[in-house]
Amino acid sequence: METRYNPRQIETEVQSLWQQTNALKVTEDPDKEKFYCLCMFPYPSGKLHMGHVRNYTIGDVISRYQRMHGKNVLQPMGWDAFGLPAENAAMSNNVPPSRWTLDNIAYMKKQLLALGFAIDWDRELATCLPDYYKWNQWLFLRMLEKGLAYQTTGTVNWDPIDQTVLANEQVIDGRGWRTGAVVEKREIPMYYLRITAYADELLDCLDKLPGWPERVRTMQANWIGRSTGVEIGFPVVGRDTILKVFTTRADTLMGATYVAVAAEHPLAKQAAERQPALAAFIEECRQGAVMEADLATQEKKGMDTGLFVHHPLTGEKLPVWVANYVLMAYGEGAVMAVPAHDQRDFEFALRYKLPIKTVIRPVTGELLEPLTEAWTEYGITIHSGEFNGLDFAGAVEAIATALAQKQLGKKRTQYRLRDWGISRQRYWGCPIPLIHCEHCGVVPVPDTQLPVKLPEDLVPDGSGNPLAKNPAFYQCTCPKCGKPARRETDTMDTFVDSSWYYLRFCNKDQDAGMVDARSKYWMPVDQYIGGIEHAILHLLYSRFWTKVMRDIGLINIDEPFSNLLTQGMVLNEIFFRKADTGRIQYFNPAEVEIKRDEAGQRIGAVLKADGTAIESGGIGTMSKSKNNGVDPQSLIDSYGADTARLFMMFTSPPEQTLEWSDSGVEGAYRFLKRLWKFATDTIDMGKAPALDKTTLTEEQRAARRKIHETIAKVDDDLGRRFTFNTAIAAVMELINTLTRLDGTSTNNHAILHEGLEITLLLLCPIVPHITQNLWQAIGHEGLIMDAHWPTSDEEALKRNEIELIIQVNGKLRGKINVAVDADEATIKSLAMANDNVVRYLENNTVKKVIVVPGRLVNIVI
RNA sequence: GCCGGGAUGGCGGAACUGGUAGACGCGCCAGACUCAAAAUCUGGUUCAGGCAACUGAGUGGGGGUUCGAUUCCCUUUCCCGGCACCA
Repeated sequence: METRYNPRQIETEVQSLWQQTNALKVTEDPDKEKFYCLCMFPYPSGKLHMGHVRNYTIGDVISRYQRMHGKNVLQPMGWDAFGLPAENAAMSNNVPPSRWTLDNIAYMKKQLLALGFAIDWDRELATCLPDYYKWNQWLFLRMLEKGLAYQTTGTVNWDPIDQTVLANEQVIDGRGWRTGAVVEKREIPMYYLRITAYADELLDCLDKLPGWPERVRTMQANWIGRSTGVEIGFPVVGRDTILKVFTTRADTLMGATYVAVAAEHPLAKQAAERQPALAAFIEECRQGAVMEADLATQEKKGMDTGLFVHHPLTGEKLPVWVANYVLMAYGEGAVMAVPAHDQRDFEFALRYKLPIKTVIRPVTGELLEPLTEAWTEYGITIHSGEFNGLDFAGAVEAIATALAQKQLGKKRTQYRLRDWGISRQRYWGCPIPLIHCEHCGVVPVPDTQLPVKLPEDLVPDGSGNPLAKNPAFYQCTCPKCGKPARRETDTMDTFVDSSWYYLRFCNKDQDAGMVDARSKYWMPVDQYIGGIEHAILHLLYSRFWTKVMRDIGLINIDEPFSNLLTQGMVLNEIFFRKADTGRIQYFNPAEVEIKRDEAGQRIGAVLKADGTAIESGGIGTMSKSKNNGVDPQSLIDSYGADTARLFMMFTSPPEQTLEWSDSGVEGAYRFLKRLWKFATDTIDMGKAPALDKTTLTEEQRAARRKIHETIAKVDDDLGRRFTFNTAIAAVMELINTLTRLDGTSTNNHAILHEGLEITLLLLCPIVPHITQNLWQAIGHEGLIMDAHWPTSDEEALKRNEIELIIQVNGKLRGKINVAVDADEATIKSLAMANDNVVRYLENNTVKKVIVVPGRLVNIVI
């Protein structure tokens, strides 16, 4: 038997064995229980990063575990291949995005193969290929027919110098990333998908997803943000219009002292026509990006429009202000302001000296006036005339009724969720299949002309969409009237591509339809695994898209993902340098050297190449844009795939964030070497004898108990808890126990052999190469992945004695061994007789004794 | 700003249902092997006091519930993810 562990040779051999035996090919088998295990597919950014390795190792462990439990397991892989980075790479390298993307795919596929994932590569797909994105276009047209897709205007970031739309990521501190120009908001026509039509179902179905983490369901529920409240009309003074607002706090209506509208609100625009100062303020509000985080943290500013509205119940005149904290996208783009009971209104009122009127008091006690901050809790109405003395629900009901009588209000449900804008003024995406005809208007491309193919040889230059400058693409004829027309040059959001790829894996070779009967066999996905950063958008869009496909009759499921595992991010330090132009250049941690003082305290960081100082931007998710990824290739090259896999699984549990550090890899490698030595030592002892259960020593019984406890522990950790780190720790403990047995007796030899065989089976999902190799070495034919998962022997698990903890007043004071079936009285008297315990009981009376069976005795004095 | 999550030895983490805090690993210390080093093996390793038995403190900070709290409740600080055009 080879004495040295040689991962490179073993891994190559085992991988070619899988290939020769076609072990990873999966077909639909109605007689077998299916298990669809899916990891979020990667964006082909260039090479794998640690997040990918973590994600796909988790998926592979689960897939192989389920396969060993007899399931027909599908684990596919594909490429989320459209997107912005390809355009950026194209600009800097002068290579078309398609070339760059396909090269990256080829390289990353090699890396995935080297890691030994049990993927059925026959099902590989890439979203940038026409046979995939054709069906984006096809379904978009179906949604258009059903009124689920529509056109309206949307607000985008506009770079006034490059004359181009910017992604949020391309806006840095309110300025364009390439030009440094202050970004403006601009309204442009866009296509939307009516996800709000499914808001109730998307919310209600969250309760039917017990296999999803609670936190993800909570985040989605809050994102959808269903609230019930009252829509209130404020008649505009001197005009025949009503200003509508929505509020969840109608109980505070009598405390409204002004009304605030968003800068984009029609009333603000009208008022600005005769007031240059107001027009200038509205223009100022147009400066800056559209991101909500920016809007919500900016300084609260406003200006009086000079207009007034009547309070709908009292008729009192209230001023109308334009305020930058009111979002046009939520509700009506206008709010009634109640400074006493809303913190933002309170701050705004203080700043602009607007009145503050308290109309709610706590159920018990009084508010101390003047207020130093808004009191936002529910309470009892005061200073509210006929509505005084009501609780929250009573006040809302009474006020809503009063408003309804005047036809100035009604109860209504409001969602925070907005429709999904899918238009992108970008080249590297799926073309929206529409044609603009002077005579016929917007005309859908007929199904027979799909796909609308994206030209693959363009190189963007940063100033607008290259498709819009490419006559070969946009010149076309109208399908209705046959006259010359212009093709839509916007492409689709890449979230469209990723909203249904899991369906296409089931039947990717089907060219007559988007899906076929095979998706009925595989769907829904039994286990979906991906980064927590996708908890809202991608997962919500996929759920929506699934429901649309169901309603079109393509599939018969309500939800795409039965169980969800959200892995934490892999984080690493970010290093950067800011150029004089304000442009930020990021450096990979591998290029950086940390400087320390004599005590080992960190004092700074320099670039290895030239020794110049470099700034740290803290730690953040490993990303292409921050250039802080660690290349897993070096890990694979020096230690092999099994070490890389073991290390990733052992370092931290999957749902937690993982801060990268190079230490620990050696430990994983050392463990595999110990496993190798344990196996070769056991094999060298020769053929294993049969175990004689009648003559076992206490030590041998303990060793066998450890073996069979470990089976149960690892089964639970891999299959239910997904705590791969504790599963590995349990196997390490087992090997520690077994290697302390010396093999000279027949029974010890038998136990070592049994322990080795079970160790290999338990570790097989995590380190499939070394376990396959050793499986054959101990005399088995064929694939360990097709061997059945071991079951623990009840007989071996039995114990005669257990250890109990003795506490005095909750503090540990001793330990006793008792028979498993000892009664409470026996346990109590043994506990009280314990030497150390007796010292504490002297001169004290025992108040009570708590016995927790199987665990402890607590004596209270 | 809003929504969600997190914080445990020198480090990564364990403690699953309120019941022994620190499993397992890294690092470090000591020893064995070696001419020496690497590798490997053995032992030790939360902090403070003590020769030891043992005692005290201890799970970001403050408070509470409980016989008993890393775990539940309130509050606070810091860190991470998301915020609709990064994917």
